[in-house]
Amino acid sequence: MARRTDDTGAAILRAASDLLAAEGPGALSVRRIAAAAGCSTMGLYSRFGGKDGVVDELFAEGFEHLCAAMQGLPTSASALDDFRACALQYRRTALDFSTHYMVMFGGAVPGFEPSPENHLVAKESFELLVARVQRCIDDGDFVGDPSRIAEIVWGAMHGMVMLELIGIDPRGDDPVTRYEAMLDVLIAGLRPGGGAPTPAPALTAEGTRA
Amino acid sequence: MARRTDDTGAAILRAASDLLAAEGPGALSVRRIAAAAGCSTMGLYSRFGGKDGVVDELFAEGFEHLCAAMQGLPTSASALDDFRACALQYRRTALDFSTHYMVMFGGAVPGFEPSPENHLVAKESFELLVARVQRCIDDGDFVGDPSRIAEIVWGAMHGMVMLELIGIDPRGDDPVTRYEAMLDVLIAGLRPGGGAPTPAPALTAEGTRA
DNA sequence: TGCAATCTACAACTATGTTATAACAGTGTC
DNA sequence: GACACTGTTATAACATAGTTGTAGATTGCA
Repeated sequence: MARRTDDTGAAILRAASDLLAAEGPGALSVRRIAAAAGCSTMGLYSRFGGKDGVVDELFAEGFEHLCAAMQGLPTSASALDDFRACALQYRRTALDFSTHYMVMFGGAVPGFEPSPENHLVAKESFELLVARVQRCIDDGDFVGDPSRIAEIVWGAMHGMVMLELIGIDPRGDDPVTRYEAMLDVLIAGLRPGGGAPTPAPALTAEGTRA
Repeated sequence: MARRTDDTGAAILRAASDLLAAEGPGALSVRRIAAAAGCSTMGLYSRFGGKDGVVDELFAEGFEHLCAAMQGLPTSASALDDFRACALQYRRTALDFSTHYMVMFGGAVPGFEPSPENHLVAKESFELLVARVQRCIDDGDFVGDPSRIAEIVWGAMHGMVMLELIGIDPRGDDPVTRYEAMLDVLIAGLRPGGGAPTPAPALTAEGTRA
């Protein structure tokens, strides 16, 4: 999380993270962060170049939470069980750090664009998902290209989490049930037998299904 | 789109919509909207109560675009083809009105919360999707509860569109291919034969081995 | 016409991100 | 030790944001 910075820099990041978690993205103002960190606003500019620099660190912090949560899961004998647990953990973590998540994906900070460096951090967490998918393919649970499948799963998980965070719930029932139902559909659709050969033309063209 | 308002009110909404489409949510300031509409900032407050009131109208406008696009599709003999076309049209419209879409779902306007009235507008467009799903169920393409399936499909579509709008693309290939691959997986997973029994989250790892 | 309500424009208020400006602390060189 | 250089700090200022007063103009109605 904390890149190489001094104590004040660490205090700024901690203050920003606390503010974000406690009061949401709206509380993330340069003055409030500086006041909470016990320094002047300039301390923020000299170290992080401005508000976006701090937000960029929070962006990375959020992905590190996501990675840690998914990596912290135990590995069982069933790749599919582990995949399911991973997907559920994704939702759990996104909700536990919902304010971070909204900064990462929800555009909660108006002009913010993640730095290329932290774009790589995001890709890292994606690779964790790819690895879980690969295990399912190896075990014969899924068929298709792992990164393509991971993309689809990620998109579906993300969409479901976003709908939940925004508060869109046409049926008004348990979000966990809804989320697990989605996982059921995905898993069923990715199965070798009844599943689609993912996109037949595209994937075979790339030679992904060996 | 325009609720019952006078000419100035209509000019304000048009100016706001144009600003949003042309320069994004960042350009949506009370002063700029008022200037573009040729009135004072107070004209905005007296009619819409503030910036959020105008944004609320843009929110509804976006959903009306979405509804119109999905309703404008022809009905063919195949419910599944129509469902697919509807899903593709969802993506197409979200991208065509990407700035509106980011206001609707992306939290592009910091403090904005849609009014309860416009929450219903959102639900209306959801019902369109439910109807398409219902046809697929009637034709035997899908099995499960229509609104639950529609929720899942909506979440997946939304997530995929958001990833595309944000610019997340780990594989770096064609977004349409990716989107269609996701549809393939969903459709396969919803099929009566290999699909999951959506309403009950009963399907676990035991039954998935093909 | 007279009255009350509403709308309008202008300015002011608070808060935002950012940028000068000037004082201070450290670092190396002569 | 004196000097220039570099970076940090705090204060203040700037531009812009949403919103709110205030007083004049307009409108609707009796």
